[in-house]
Formats: sequence, C-alpha cells, structure tokens
Amino acid sequence: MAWKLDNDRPIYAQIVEKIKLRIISGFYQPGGKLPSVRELALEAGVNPNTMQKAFAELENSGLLITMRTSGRMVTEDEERISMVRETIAKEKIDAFLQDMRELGFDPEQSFLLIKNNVEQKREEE
Amino acid sequence: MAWKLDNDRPIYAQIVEKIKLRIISGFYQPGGKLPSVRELALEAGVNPNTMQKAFAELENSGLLITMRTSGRMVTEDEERISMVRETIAKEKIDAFLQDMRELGFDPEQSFLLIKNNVEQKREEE
Amino acid sequence: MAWKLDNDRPIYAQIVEKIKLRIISGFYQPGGKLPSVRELALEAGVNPNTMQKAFAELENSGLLITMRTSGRMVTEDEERISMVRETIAKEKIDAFLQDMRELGFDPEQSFLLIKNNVEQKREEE
Amino acid sequence: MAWKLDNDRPIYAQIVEKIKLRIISGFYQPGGKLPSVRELALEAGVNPNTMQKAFAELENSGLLITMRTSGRMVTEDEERISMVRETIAKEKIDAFLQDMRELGFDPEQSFLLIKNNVEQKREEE
DNA sequence: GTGGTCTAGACCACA
DNA sequence: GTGGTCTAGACCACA
Repeated sequence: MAWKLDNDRPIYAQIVEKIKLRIISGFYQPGGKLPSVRELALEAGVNPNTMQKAFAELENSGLLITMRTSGRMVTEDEERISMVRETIAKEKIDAFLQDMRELGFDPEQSFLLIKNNVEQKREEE
Repeated sequence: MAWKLDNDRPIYAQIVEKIKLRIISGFYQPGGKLPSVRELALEAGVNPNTMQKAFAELENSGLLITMRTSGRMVTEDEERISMVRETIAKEKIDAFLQDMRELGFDPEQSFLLIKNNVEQKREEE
Repeated sequence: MAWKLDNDRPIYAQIVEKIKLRIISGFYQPGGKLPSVRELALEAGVNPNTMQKAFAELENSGLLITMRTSGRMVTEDEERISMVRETIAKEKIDAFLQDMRELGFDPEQSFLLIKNNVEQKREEE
Repeated sequence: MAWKLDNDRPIYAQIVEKIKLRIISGFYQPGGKLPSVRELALEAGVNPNTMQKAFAELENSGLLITMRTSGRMVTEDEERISMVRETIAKEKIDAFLQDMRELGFDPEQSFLLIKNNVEQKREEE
C-alpha cells in the first residue's frame, strides 16, 4: 500500500527522489497541480510532516511552486526540469561506473560493455 | 558495527552479494580460507543461521567449498569466479539502462552519456 | 502419526527423498498442487522450518515450483521428473552392488543372483 | 566412537547384523575367538545386556559357539556361514527390487539396468 | 491463508 | 573450534 522505502537514507530524501522522477517522467505535468500534502502522505504511508519537508526541498530546487491560494503545482520551466533530469542521470552514471569499478571494470571497459549491450539490442530489433 | 543492510531485500541475499563482491575483488582470495560462520555473523550483526543460509547459497553457486570441521574456502576455480563477475556486471548494466529509461533516456542516449563521461575523465588526466 | 524417520541422515534430507518418491510415483501429479508447508510439517511431525528447507532443496532441483501466496506445485516438466527417477535408480543400483560386495559377491555374481531371482518369479506366474 | 546405529529397528538386531557381516566377510575367522561381551559392548556403545542378547541370537542361528571354558568362537561350519551369507543376499535383493518397484521399475527392468551397469563396468576395465 | 525470513538457542559430528 | 541441523516462535508480503 505504502511506497517502497528503505532505511538507509532519510525517508524525506527518498520521497523527494520519487516525486522528482514523477515530474521528469511527465507523470506530474509541467504547470499541473499536485495532490495535497495529506493525500500524498497517506499514499506514501508517512507522516504529513515528512511529506511537508520533502515538498520544501522540491520548492527549494525550483521544481514545485506554492500557489498562494491553494496547493502546489509543478514548475512550467521545462528547462529546469530538464536540468534536474540531467543531474540525476549524471548521478546514476557515476554510481554505475563506481559499481563496475568494484567489480574490477575500469570506465573504459564499462563503456565497451554498454556499447556491446546496446549494439546487441539494436540487432535484435 | 554491523554491515550496512537495508530492509528491501532479504538480509541473507544482501550478505550473499557482499561476499560475492569480496570474492570477485580478491578481498577473499581463490583457495583462501573464510572467517567462520559465527565470526562473520558477528561482524555482520546477524544471526548465525542467517549467515549459514547465505553460505549455503554461495556454496550452491560453487563459489565456496566447505571443509567440514575446518571452515570454508573460496573456490580455486577462477573461471567460475570470472563467470559470476560477468553475470553481476550484466545485471548492473541492465539495471542502469532501466533506470535511465525511467529518466527518459533510451539505451543509445545512455550509451552516449557514458561515452562523454568517460572521454571527459580521460582528458582530465 | 509422524513420518518414519531415522537418525542417521538429516531429517530434511529424508523428507526430500520421500517427496521425490511421491512425485516420481505420481502420488503428487505433474502440475498438481502440494499441501502447504505447515500441513506437511504437521503430517511429518517436524518443524515448519525443516519442511521449508526440504522444499527449498526440491525447488533447487527443479521438481517444485513456488506460486507465492497460493502454495506450491509439482513441475509439469515430466522430462525432469524422469531424470530424477533415473538418478535415484542409479544410486540404488550402486548401493545394492556395494552391499553385495561387502557380502563377498562381485557385480557379475550379483547380476546372476538378480537374474535367477527374476526368472524364478517369472516362472511362478 | 560407538557403532552407527539407528532408531528404527531394535539395537540388538542391528548388532546381530553387524556381527554377521564380520563373520561373513572373514573379519572374524571360522573357528576364531570373539572379543568378550563387555569388550564388544564397550566398542558398540551399548549395554552389555544388549550385546548378550545379540550373542544369544547368533548362537541360536549356529554362527557362534559358546566355549564352556572361556568366551565364544565363530562356528567352523563354513557351510552354515555360507548359508547365512546367501540369506542376507536374498534379503538385499528383495529390498532392492522393492525399492526399484517404488520407482516404477518392474523386476525385469531392474534386471536390465543391473546388466547394463555391470557390462559398462566390465568395459571400463 | 500461503510462502519467506529471521532470531535465539540447543545439540550433533568431526578432529 | 568448525560446520550442520533442528525447534519454537515471531513477523512480513501478497492477494
């Protein structure tokens, strides 16, 4: 029922990440309205305060905008959304290369493995 | 004190992964002796039975060999270790490409991003 | 009440053998559903964990398939069942010839004794 | 330290069987003297009374003979030893054919399997 | 209800 | 001391 969260990182940080993904993927559209704090807190199975904290961080990064009257909306600044997307991608890439290094593959080798994998998939189509 | 374990996956599965990495990385050498079940259970902060279960799985996959009454050693079959290493790398690659897909990058794009990243690092040196 | 188990071999190993026989003999049909862990544990008079361990082993060998939340079924792969049957037969034959050797009969002699025994039975019919 | 005995059958019966095997295999020679009840009871890890009972049974079957003066010896009647050997062989054969029947092999098939096994071993030499 | 995981703790064989 | 087995019993996810 609740979102799948682990105990390694702060819960609010995990929520931030989830919501970021929903914005990047277009699940929450630019300029669109977000569910209320209470609603999302219920869905995630966390305390509303925690959800509040996550929202504050998302506002800080400029992805969410509080509407004086009621609720919050996703920024319409698609440039900004795009930047966040690239930042996260960069993190994923670094994490991936790090994982591969632990397996004994240096970045060049990891790059070649990805290359083979992609080419193989291309041929299959 | 204890190993860093999350609640998402079974503890024994995470231990299996950790020990695999230690074997792949050479931290535990081929043919080398492993700490006892009890010792590692203490280090990981888990019940000896749980460590036992992890060991059983590692033995099933042929990475560990039990020498009754005198502990366990890593297989001397480096071929097998190498195979496990490649299997894990394959999984990491698939997971990475999947993560990127969720961010809206298809495999070709992910490949290019890795390429840029690697070339950039090469130039920095 | 409980199954007939001896103290020579691990209980779980004896259970594995019993269930294998039930599968080979068709008492549990290919594709058929098995009693639950708890039910069989009760029938066998052992701890559910022990039955679980036996099941895990049977699943490892591909004879059982877990359908989470709705129990386990016997594989529909009759080829595999057949293979297990032949493996066990091979073990029985080896054990038999070994027993006979201890009695001072070499394999040729054991073979002749079996031959006589079978021919005698054939005549009786 | 003690002999390996299970809990399925009476202990004295298992001891009878062990000693019979030792006689058949020549470990105890025809006409040879046997260790004392106490000695063997110690070796087997059983109560001397139990060993006594086993001896009584072996005497009954004519394999052992009590020497008025001291201790017991194995019969010198090799004919009798031979008969016991064949009786046991017969039991092993019946048990084997029964086991195979449970696996779904009728005696004819079991016979053929033994035949193949023996021929294969012959070729290997 | 079903399977899966985990702990605590006992006891065993082997050397 | 080392690995192996087993029990009792708790708690979890899934549907």
